[in-house]
Amino acid sequence: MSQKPETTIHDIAKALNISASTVSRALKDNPLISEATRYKIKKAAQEMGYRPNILAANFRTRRTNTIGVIVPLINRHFFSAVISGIEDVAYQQGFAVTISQSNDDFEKESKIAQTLFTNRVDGLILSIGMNTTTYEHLKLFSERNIPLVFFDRVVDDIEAHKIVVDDFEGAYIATKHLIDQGRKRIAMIGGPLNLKIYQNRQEGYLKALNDARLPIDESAIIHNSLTREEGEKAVKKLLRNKTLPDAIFCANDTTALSAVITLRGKNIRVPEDIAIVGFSNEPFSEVVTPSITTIKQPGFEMGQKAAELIIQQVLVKEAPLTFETIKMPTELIVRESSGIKKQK
Amino acid sequence: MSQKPETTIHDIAKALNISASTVSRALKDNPLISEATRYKIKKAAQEMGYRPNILAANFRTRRTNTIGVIVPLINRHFFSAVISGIEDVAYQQGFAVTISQSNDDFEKESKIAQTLFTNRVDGLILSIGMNTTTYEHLKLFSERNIPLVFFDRVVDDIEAHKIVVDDFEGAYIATKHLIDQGRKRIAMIGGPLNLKIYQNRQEGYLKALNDARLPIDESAIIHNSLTREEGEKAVKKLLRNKTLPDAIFCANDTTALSAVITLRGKNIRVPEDIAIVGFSNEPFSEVVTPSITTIKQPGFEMGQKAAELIIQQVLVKEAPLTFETIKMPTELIVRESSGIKKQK
DNA sequence: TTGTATGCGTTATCAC
DNA sequence: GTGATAACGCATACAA
Repeated sequence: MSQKPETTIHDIAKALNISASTVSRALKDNPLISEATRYKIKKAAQEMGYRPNILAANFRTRRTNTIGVIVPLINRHFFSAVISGIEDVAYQQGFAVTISQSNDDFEKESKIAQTLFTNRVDGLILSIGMNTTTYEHLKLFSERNIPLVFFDRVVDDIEAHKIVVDDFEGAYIATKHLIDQGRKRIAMIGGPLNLKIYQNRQEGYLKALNDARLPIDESAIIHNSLTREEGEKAVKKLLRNKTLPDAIFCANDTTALSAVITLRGKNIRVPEDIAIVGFSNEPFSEVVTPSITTIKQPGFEMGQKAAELIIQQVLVKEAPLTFETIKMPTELIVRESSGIKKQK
Repeated sequence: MSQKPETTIHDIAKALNISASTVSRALKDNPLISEATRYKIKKAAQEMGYRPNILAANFRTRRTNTIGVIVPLINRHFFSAVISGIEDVAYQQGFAVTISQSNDDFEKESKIAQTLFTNRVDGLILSIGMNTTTYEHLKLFSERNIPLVFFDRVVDDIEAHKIVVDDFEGAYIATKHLIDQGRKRIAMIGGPLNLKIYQNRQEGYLKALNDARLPIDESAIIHNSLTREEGEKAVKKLLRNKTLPDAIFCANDTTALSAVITLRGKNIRVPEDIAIVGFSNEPFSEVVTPSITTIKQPGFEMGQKAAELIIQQVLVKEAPLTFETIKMPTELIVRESSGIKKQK
């Protein structure tokens, strides 16, 4: 197979009897170049099938016009919504996006960060893994002044823009909703407390109980990694407590689903016996029976915002004076799993 | 912020009083270099905090060690499983992966292809969009001998390795399963016939009916883009037919879900009145009530295979003599939605 | 407004 | 085994 050789700016320059730098400038719409020359050059470029060698340009400018994204799992509706938001903005601004998933595995997250760094992404947007407690792998970026934007699962100790939902408020309204439905013994299945979001969700939960002067039962608060299996275990554990809960606030929809299924398997009625509320509005929560009441997070908008912030930093090339933490609003989606309590 | 300057191979060379080329070779484990020199160089590189400038290397070698992936939607379990499989293999082989989603929008798919091409991915793995009927945007790649691997939604007219599931067989066993359950009037909700996979699924369906000597009712076969909304419309249309179906074979799980929900809303019992079978084994099909019988596709393995094939081509740098189409096996997952028909 | 000259960091070719 | 040198294609400082 014979590769036709690529046309370069030099070829165009030669063909038009001008200098390569003029060609370079014209193609980049540098205002110094006269309208006439620019037109002539662009026309020739078109005709000669010129395609810029982005590798050369990247090398020269030390930039890649690429944004790296690390998420725990692309397969969560929330995360893929965020990714769509990021892509939406990035593509419009001429940036490519490289997405990787950590699978909540610290080793993999670390390796991905290395790879993205080595591949010279211009900026990194990430939501850290469940088990991530050290941040050495992100030092690389700050050392080289490569902008970082966190979303959802953010890191307190690192200065950067952060996009979160108001987890505290979300958990508060979720719990309050259960209280308003007449629930008194509201258990909680929470995530690991090394992640701020799960701290905040727990605090929202506790605050709602306090505000309603409901007692807090430590044995009814369980922390785990919020998988289907862990959720099931947690529910079974709650059922072994001397006093049964009449509601469970789950820090994500996955465990809320576990709860619904596990309880169904034990012939405990949802919501009549135990009400369930989840968090994130994953698509399955709408279609499972009973459908799950949950907290909606504006993933797409969060992704857009994250992309805007990172691109802004990439273009300015300077660390911003102050870093913002943007809190996006949450919304309670009431469905079947949190109906009124059965009167005995 | 002061950037400490990057160490280059020249710095190492100077420090050790040897030539840059030797350094380059040693770091690349070129066997020409003596063990002693190699060791010395690697040690120095380590100490001096050397990080290869991959941009320079890419430029020089005209390669990026990056594989592009285009999927319609990352948010489908099947596609994200494929992506995970691709990442699994690619990372092990030292390739980065750039993922983009076309949203089944031809314009976007085309633009993404351009971008990936411009960014010089070494190979492209893709599943084309629902509405993609021309392939000009892929010509770029073949012209430059950039390897292409298709999966799932493949293109017949382009020579390339292709990874598919046995859609014909999957549809056949799905339909046969319905027949075995006593169903006689089996409708079908299919995808656009410009995509081979939907042709094959339809043929599998038709063959199963034929083999069972069941009549084929053209009015009970509907084609659309397989979204939730389209699925709902299709079901409603089927219900307006003079003879009602007693089962529906859906070409994906999304429309199977539509069917379950729409029928539930009309108080038509699934599976007692109408049985449903889907395709793909999306996670929600397990948790919806009734749970949906479906065809499982080995997404992760397909991704692995696709990555292997593309990397192989990238490394060999030559178009293979023959292109294979690999058919992965499907599996019927029987759940509630296809139970035995209610005896009248 | 355009041209000249130079260098980015690496790899490849050739010589020793 | 190792070194000298050129070249990849582009962008930019400086000159004109």
